[in-house]
Amino acid sequence: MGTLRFMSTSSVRTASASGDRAPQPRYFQVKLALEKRIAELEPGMSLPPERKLATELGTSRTTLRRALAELTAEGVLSSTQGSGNYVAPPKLVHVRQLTSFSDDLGAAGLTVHSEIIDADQPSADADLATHLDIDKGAPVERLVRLRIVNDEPLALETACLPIPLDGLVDAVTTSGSLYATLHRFGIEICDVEDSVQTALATPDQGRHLKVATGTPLLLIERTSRDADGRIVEWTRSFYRGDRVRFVARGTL
Amino acid sequence: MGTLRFMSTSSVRTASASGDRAPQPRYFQVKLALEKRIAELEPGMSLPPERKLATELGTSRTTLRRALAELTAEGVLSSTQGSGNYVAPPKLVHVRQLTSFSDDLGAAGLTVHSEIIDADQPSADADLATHLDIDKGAPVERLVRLRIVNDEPLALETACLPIPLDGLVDAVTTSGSLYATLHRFGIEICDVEDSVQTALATPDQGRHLKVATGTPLLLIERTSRDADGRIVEWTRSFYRGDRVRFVARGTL
DNA sequence: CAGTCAGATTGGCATATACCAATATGGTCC
DNA sequence: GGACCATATTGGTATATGCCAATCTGACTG
Repeated sequence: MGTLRFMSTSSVRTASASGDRAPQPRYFQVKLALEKRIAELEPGMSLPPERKLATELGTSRTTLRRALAELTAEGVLSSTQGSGNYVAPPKLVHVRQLTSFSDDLGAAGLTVHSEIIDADQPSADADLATHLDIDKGAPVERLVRLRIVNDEPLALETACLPIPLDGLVDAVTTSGSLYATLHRFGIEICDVEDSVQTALATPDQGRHLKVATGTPLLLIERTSRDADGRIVEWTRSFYRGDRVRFVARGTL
Repeated sequence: MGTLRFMSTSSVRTASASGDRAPQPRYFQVKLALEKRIAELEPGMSLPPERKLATELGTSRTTLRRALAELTAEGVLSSTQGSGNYVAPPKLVHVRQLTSFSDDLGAAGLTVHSEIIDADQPSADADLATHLDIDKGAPVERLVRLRIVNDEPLALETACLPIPLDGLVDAVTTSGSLYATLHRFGIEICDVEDSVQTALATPDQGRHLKVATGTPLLLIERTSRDADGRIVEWTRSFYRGDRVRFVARGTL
């Protein structure tokens, strides 16, 4: 496979078209390379030994191990001392019960606002298509917002809607609430399914959330449906695990 | 303050009274030392620079930084490049809605069972006393169980009950379910409050859950009350973040 | 064939070192 | 006093190296 060519880590700043593209740390590029490699393996299969992998990828074992550590922390790999690193099986799912959501948080006198990071209307790739239950390539509305509480970034939220809604961004900007805006567009949510899991911050996420790359995050995915069971929204929210704790109350 | 004396990392095995006590890695001892030190500081206060701290604690900067990284990942510290490491403010709390729990999981043909790690009746320390809303020093029932699915350890669960219940352990051992057992003891749960947050595996937790020290975990704390509002149970469950994903469904 | 043991293999821990990047500091100039 | 800049300080990334500990392998032994 040959050694990788890494992007320069030096002071060269490649000013790219959209946004502040900083060069990613080497261990992260190694991680991406590993992910690509793992994608072509079956669960249970082993990776080459670390010392060999390191030279193969043109990096030190220390750096390689940092990448491996994150993949292990994410549940992509599992490693056994004396044996090797193996591709991990997919996650288990523990089904819980009812949960009702509210978009707000500003109960106790907290300053809450959102910053719109990105807003576009891309065509759905395979992954997004299945989550929204639409055809691949169909246009979708995407809205990336940074949730801020007390001037502290708390969550990075990407909402995807199956139907392009012109003027959505402006409406959300003024009202602040996506759900209130959807309501005024005549879209009514009546069914919700969401999941909670841990994730580790990518360099980009880390920059926005102001946490170090690799910090554990709480990833909350939400799928909302209308009365007819059609998916009207799919949202992935990455909450800072070091700043957030979710509490649920209920009566049996 | 002087340098610390570390436990030997060599092959000396100190066979202690209860259980398999392995010597803890050095970076973890450093972490504990830091925690003790941080406990005497106020949020916002800074730690000495890393290079100085390292020599002060008698370790290398690399090892120190691994300890610092975990504390930062846990939200205990926050660090700023070029400035320093600071004691972080306490976590925010996001209040959600209703959640109904079930103790079971064995829906889809999964092998589910528990292994009792520890069971005793200690007297409550300050922390435990406040969580159970009882007097400090009062006797409590404590039950530590390892939850296993498909021969894979999934969660480490510590349940605490405000009233010592003799024979509880045997009853739970046979029935497998804590809630079913409580029911037969005449204890009825009708109100639940729980929280979800991330945590990092300690060496002990890692050993039981078979994950590396520092792996992100989902920490779910649950407080159960009876009809009169009395707390009947306080449980901390550490789920393997790399193996579990919680899903909740609900209708608005 | 089964059991055992020595050695090789492989991941885990810790250190020393070097340099980069963001921040803080203090002096100079206007 | 305020703006600016060079420099020191401090955290962030990456490498090379050594040794420990768990595991695996294969030869040897009964």
